[in-house]
Amino acid sequence: MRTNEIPQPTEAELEILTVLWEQGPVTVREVNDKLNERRTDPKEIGYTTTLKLLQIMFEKELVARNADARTHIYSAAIAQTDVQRNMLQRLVDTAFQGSAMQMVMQALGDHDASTEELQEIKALIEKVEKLRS
Amino acid sequence: MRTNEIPQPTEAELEILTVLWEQGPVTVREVNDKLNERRTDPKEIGYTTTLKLLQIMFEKELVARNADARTHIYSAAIAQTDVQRNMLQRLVDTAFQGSAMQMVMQALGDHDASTEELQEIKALIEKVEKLRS
DNA sequence: ATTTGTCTACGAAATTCTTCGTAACCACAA
DNA sequence: TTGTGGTTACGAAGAATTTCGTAGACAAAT
Repeated sequence: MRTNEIPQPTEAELEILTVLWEQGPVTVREVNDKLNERRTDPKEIGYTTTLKLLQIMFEKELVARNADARTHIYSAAIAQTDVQRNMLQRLVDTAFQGSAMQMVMQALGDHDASTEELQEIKALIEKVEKLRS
Repeated sequence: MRTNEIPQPTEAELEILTVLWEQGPVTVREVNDKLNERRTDPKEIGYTTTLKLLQIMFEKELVARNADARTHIYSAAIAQTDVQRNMLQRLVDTAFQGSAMQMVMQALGDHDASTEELQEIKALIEKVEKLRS
């Protein structure tokens, strides 16, 4: 498993990773544009800011890049689910005293789930139960 | 609802809040001791570090304190569930693109739930479903 | 009265994360 | 050749967070 070998992405890094997961391999320019598109804050993120972050993330091996052409192409080097797993674990540990189920209950209580989603969850639970008996 | 009126506790602040939630009203010394007990890191947190953090948190109204005696007594000023709700929301927004259910699915998949917990969740789901029909 | 230990307050250093300015480079068009 | 525009690299400023040293206060013991 060893999900803890993934360096914990910072806030800004996570935003960039999200763009990469959505868009696939892209240029710095494209990342920067997407970042500014989605942002509610009127203040724009400068191009070199995004560039610098990508360079740092490359160092940390959070992203990979193709530097054949003059304009480099970046892509995520870690899977979205791995990061999600990590962050979830972290939240459970820090805020829920290790009780993932308490967190699940809270999430189910706070957020509206569609009927289909509830079905899906029920199906998952039943699958686990069947596996057990 | 207005959970967003709660200032987002930082990492260190959250650790302190956790102690306060567990222990109830305590002195700085007690908070500092608990903090160092649970910590895996051999490096100890200095007493004045904890003190300073509590003072900052008092400013932000994350904690309350009784300063009648020379030795102040601190307690949490925000409910654990409120902070949990906030952090969960934040995680869902940043790491799960707003899909709380995707997060629930991931949590159920990654973590072992006891049979009783699964029952509880199923019961909750069925309650919601019933409410709907 | 003096010492000793513990407490609060607070400034500031240290650390981590984010942002940007500047230089150097290259391709392409005028 | 000489811009013009877009690119990377990189140092360093800025901001947020964490850590600690030091000073001053107080109480209890000697």
